[in-house]
Order: sequence, then structure tokens, then C-alpha cells
Amino acid sequence: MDDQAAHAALDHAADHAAEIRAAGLKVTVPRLAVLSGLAESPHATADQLFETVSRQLPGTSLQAVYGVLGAFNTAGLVRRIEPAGSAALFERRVGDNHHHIVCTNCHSVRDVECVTGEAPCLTPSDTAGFIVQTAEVTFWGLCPDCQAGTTGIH
Amino acid sequence: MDDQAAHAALDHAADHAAEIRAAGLKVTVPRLAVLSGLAESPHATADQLFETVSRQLPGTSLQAVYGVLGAFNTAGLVRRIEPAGSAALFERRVGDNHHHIVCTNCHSVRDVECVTGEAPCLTPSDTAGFIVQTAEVTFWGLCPDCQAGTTGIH
DNA sequence: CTTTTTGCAAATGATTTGCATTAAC
DNA sequence: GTTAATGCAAATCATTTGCAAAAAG
Repeated sequence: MDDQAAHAALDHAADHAAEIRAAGLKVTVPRLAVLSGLAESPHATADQLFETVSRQLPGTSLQAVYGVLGAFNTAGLVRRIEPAGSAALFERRVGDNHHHIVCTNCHSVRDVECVTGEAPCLTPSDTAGFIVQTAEVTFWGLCPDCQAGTTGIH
Repeated sequence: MDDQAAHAALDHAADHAAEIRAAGLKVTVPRLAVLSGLAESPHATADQLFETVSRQLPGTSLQAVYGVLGAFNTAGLVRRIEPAGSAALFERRVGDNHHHIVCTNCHSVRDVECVTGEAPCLTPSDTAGFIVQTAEVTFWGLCPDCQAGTTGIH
């Protein structure tokens, strides 16, 4: 990897490199660029990250971004969420139980803290014999911008 | 529509026809067959319904099934859910707030009653300024069959 | 130097779209 | 007879796969 290019283009490259290395993965420029992109937009699609990465590193392929995200997801560096009706989103916040609220108008996404930190809203009698592993909550509503009639598309 | 064929192939055809008509849609054989298919399997993909419908009505196209499901969804006759990692599922149970539990092994789906009947696990301070409209909860876990090591694929 | 990662192209799966034909009302 | 629904083919979108070339450790 070219250290000069990395430093010029990427903030926190050293931190990111350490995280990638700690996850047992090789440090590459596209990987640093993806982490950098996720730092800018914490809920991004592969395509959005591809654009961000391309700005820093023209010539990167969309498939490479998918590859990076897949490796990160397997390694636990990112979490993949799939709100109904849109492409998968990737976020860096992993390892805690938080949820999401999606704007029904502009599809912007925000994190929502879980009040319990545990699987919410589930009583044992509800599980139909399943052994529950995780609970995923997605809220849908109008974001502040769209309430104001801005109808911006994020 | 051919009444004889409809009666031979479909149970509750009369009830279903009434529901379709009540929704302001025209009653057709493919539509009756889709409702019949959903009565058999309450959480079905378009593809599964296509197979079910084809058994009763060979020559039906997959696109027709998508068309039927789209019209039903718009009319409020079915609800569409999209558990991460699988194709959209359609269910007839609409108009109440229930949730789902998906088997992480075989992807079978069961309904889960919501203990409150309202958006759970959300305090006003969590909403980040959003006006919350709906809450969707998906639980992930092992179904009874897969706990037993049956590892059946539903 | 060995293994992993990327680039590129092509394949896949789910879903949608356009348009002529057909069926419902 | 109108209007809405279906059949068929092709298009689209998100994502994956296969393989050779390039980069990381």
C-alpha cells in the first residue's frame, strides 16, 4: 500500500489500519477508504460507499467494495442491516443492541437506543417454541426534515 | 371466470371472492388461487405462491403472481414483510400489530404476538425527532425442529 | 514467496416494466 | 364496451461468483 496516498486521502487511517489488522485482515487502501466512508455516513449502502471510495480512490470497483464489506461483516467490523424496500445498509456500530428508525419519506436512517439492552417486547409464551437469539427492531416514521415538508432525499 | 374450475380447485372461493370484491378489485381465478395458497402457507414468497397457484392453474405466470400480490398489498389484503436475507414474504394477517420470529437455520417463520399491541421498547427520547408511525420487530432464533437437529428446510 | 485481495466480466435471483391480449364488470 | 388484469419478454437492481493479476505480510 502507498502510505502517502493513504495519509493524504484518509483521516484516522492509522486507527483504521489497526482495527483492520486486529480483525485478522490485511490492510489495504480500499478497506481504509470504506472505513473512512462509513465514518462520514454511518448507515451507507454498498453503492454509496462505492461512490465515496471512488472519490478517494478512482478505479475501485463496486465488487471490491462488496468484497470489503463482506470481509468486514464476517470479521465483525461492520453490521449489515436490511430495512424493507432498500438495499442493505452497513454500519460500524457493532456489538451492542441498538435499533433503527427509517424515514418513510426520504429513507434516512437513525440509530435508536434500546431501553432494555435486551430482546424487547417478548414474553416466553410468545416464542412458539423457538430459542430466541436476537431481536431486531425497525421503527418507521417521519424524520424532522420531512415533517417540515422539506422532502429531501437522503 | 369459469365457476366450475374455481369451485373444484379452490376452497372458500366464495369468501375470498367477497374479500377481493370488497377491496375494490376484480375477482379473477389467479387472485382466488393466491388467496387459497396463502391460506395453506401463511408466510409465503411470490415464488412459493407461484408454485401453489400453478398446481391449481397451470399457465399462470410468475409475473401475474407478483401483480396479484402487488394489487393485494396496495389494497390492504396482504402484508409484505422482508426478513433480512430472504425474498419478500406475504401474509394475510393484516391490520393488527404482530411480529415475526425467523429460524436462523431453516428460515421458517412464525407470528409473534406483541405484548403491548403498540410500538414497544421506544421512549420518546429515543426517536431523534422522528414521528413514529410503526414498529416492526423481527426475532431470530432456532425453531423447535432445528433445535432437535432435524435441520429441515422449510 | 505465499496468501489474500482486487479488477473485470459474467451470472444469479428477485422484482418490475411495457405492451398486446384477454377477461371481468 | 370499458376498464382492469394477465401473458410474455425484456429490463432493472442488488449482489455473488470465477478467475487471472496485483498487492500485503
